[in-house]
Order: sequence, then structure tokens, then C-alpha cells
Amino acid sequence: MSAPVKTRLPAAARRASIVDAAVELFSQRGFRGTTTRELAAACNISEPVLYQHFETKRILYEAILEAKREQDHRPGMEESLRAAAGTDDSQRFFGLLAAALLDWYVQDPRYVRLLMFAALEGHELSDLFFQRTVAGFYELVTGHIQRQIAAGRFRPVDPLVAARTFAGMLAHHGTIYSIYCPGHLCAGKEDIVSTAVDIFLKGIASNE
Amino acid sequence: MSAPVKTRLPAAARRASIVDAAVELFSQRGFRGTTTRELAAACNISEPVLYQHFETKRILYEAILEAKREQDHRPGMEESLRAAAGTDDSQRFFGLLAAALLDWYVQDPRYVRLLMFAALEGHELSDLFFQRTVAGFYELVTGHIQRQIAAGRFRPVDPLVAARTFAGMLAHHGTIYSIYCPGHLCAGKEDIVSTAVDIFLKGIASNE
DNA sequence: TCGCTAACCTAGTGAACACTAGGTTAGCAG
DNA sequence: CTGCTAACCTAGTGTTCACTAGGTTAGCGA
Repeated sequence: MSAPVKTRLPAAARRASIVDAAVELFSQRGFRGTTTRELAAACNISEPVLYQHFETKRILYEAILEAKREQDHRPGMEESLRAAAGTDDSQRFFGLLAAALLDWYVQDPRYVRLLMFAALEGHELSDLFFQRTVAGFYELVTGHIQRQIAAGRFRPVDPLVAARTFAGMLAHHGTIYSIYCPGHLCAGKEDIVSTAVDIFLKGIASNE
Repeated sequence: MSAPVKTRLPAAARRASIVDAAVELFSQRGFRGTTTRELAAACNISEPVLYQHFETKRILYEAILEAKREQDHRPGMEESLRAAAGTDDSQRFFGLLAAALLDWYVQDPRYVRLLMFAALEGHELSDLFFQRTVAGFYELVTGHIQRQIAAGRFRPVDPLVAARTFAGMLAHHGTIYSIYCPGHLCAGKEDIVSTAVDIFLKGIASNE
């Protein structure tokens, strides 16, 4: 046992502990499948304490989604991806991209499940999430593919179809990891990334 | 307006109409997000009628999942896939596979969403579904890949990694179609299939 | 036309839910 | 040690849920 659980926490710490428990429970049972009673029990507090930090259950849910959206907005990563996309080093660009994609799923499957619940339930913050994060992602990839096609290095394919096809190669492994086989990839991350990137780049290269 | 809605239906027809409405509602709002009141209203009946056909809401849900599982078990399709997998015509095998995969998603997105809800909620019938349908699928694909590697036509890659990578190429398009962009693929089914198959086969081919 | 039965309804039940009014206490400042 | 306040609690509220007891009617066979 680590430090004995302090029963009375300052507001910020209590709020954080609620968010953490909520991520865990919402990701396992979904929004509707989680009761405020369970939520309170998981934090070793009573229900009214929840409501001192979040006006409603839905506001707690939205706070989590919003926090995740901000956490995913990593200017450093985005910048290095954008830089790599601008070069002709497709191997490096798609390598970075694939690793970032797979990492996104593997890093915290709870959030992946949370976002899938949100997407299925048609939550508006899910739309926002996918519009900003995913749309920017595809813009980058289709741009790179388009330039490589123009330069004659890639075969002439529909860039969006190709981009989604590539994303799917990694997303599928990630989905299996976070939903169907919790915590288990069928190979090392590096192996999956290099296999996918190799197949994609050899497959899309023009027959010189 | 088609035929005027007969208010009083024989048992079999009423049961079918309930299942149909339930597939629609469960796929949109999930199991917990759908109330028996809504369900009854969607069928223009009262709640007790539901319970004359299905003992509980959960039994109705399971009846739908079970029906879908049986519907997906298509001996004809399975046989022709198995036959193609046994040959060395990878182009044909992966073409058939890709078309079947994408069709599975596009044919009725309601069921796709239903199964995703079930998977997220950890329903045991979802496990059963994926064990039977998906496991058999991967067995077929890894077998073919393994043989092609042994014959020197494919590069030596991990067959399961490659199989999942291929499945992901199409599953991702299907997922986007059924969840994020309802009813809209970014290209024709044939274009997506041929792009994915071309990239995969060129990408996995050994450098002769 | 009449009677029978399958199909359907009204009008509830207790339980579980999100949320709250109002009181209690831990623990720090002085 | 005392008093103050942020943190927490007990004990509910009204609402909505899945589900039901018991009665009504459509519509077909004879």
C-alpha cells in the first residue's frame, strides 16, 4: 500500500481525483452506464461532493472530453510532423505518423474508449474533436501524398483514399488493443509501425 | 405513403417490427440510451406488447445480436473465400476479401454501430461474435500470407501483423462510413477496394 | 351474427436515477 | 486553545426507468 489515502483533499486535488475516476468508469461503462453513486464510491466520497466540483454529470463528462482534446493538441509533435510532411522523405514522414497514431491508441486506451462512446452517442464534443484533430491530420497526409504523386514518386491514386487507407493500417491495431484485446498488441509497436509503413510505401511507389 | 399501417399485426410480423425498430434505436442511442417507452412508440404499440414478445429489454437486445451473428455466417461467401485463399491468386483472394469487408460495413451501418456499442459495453455476445467471425477470418488470411511467404512471393513479415494491417485498410473506411460520416464514403467502393488491394499486394511482394 | 382468442390497452409498481437542502467536522490561522 | 471555513456528510427530492396486473377489442371461423 502506498501513502495512506488522505480522506480530506484540497479542491484541486479532489477535482483531479474525480476526473480520474470518471475517466476510468466512463471508459468502461459509458456515460449512461455510469452512476453518480458509483463515481462517488470510487473516490471514497459522497455524491454531493461531486456536485461541488461539477454542476451536472454531463458537465463532468464534457470537462473530460475537453481536457483530452487539449492534451492531444501537442504543438511540438504537430510541428515536427508538419515539417516532415513538407520534405520528400516519405519514409520518415510516414514513420513518424504511424508511431504517433499507434501511440495515441496505446498510450491510454481509456480515452480511446471514451471517445468511441462519445462518437457513437453522437456527442457534439466528439464531432469537434474529430473535426479539429482528424481533419488537420488528413490535410497533412493528403498534401504530402499529392506532392509525391506530382513528383512522380507515388502512383496516381486518390490522396484521401490512400491517406485513410494508411491511417486504417494503424488504427485497426489500436482499436483491437483498446477494445477487443485489452492491453495486447500482436507484435511490438516498432514492428507494427515498420511493417505498415513498408507495405504502404512500397505499395504506393510508382513503378520507376 | 406505402400501404396504410395495419394497426393489429400477427405475432411474427409484430415481433419483426419490434426487432426492426430496436435495431434502429439501439444503433443510434445504445442499449442503455434507449427506453422501452421509445421502443413502443416507434412501433405504435404500448409497452406491454413488447413484453409479450421479449421477456426483458436485454433479451430483445440479445435476440438482435444473435440474429446478426447468424446472418453474417454466410456459408457460400465463406466457401468461396476459403477456396480463393487456397490458391496462389492473391490478387483475387484479397480482392474478394476487401470487397466482403467493406460491404459488411456499408450494407447496414446500424448493425456496425450496434456491435460497437456491444463491444464497448463488454457484452458477452460481442465476444462470441468476434471470436467466431473475426478469428476465422484471420485464420484464413494468415494462412494464405504464410504460404505466400514460404513460396517466396511475399516478403517475410509477421502474418498476423500483415493480416490486421490489411483488414484495417478497409475497416477504417467502413468505420468512418458508419460512425463519423454517415452514409458517405470518400470514393466508390470499387476504388477503395482496388486502391487498398494494390497497395497491400505491391507492398508485401518480395523484391524478386 | 355470434363467440372466441390473439392482439392490444390503461394504469399502474417498486427501484434506481441525477441531483439537493441543510447540517457536521477536520484542520489550519491566530 | 479557539474560531473559522473549506471539505464533507446524512437523508432526502421528484423523475424516469423497466416491467406488470388485469381489462378491452379487433377480426376471423363457424
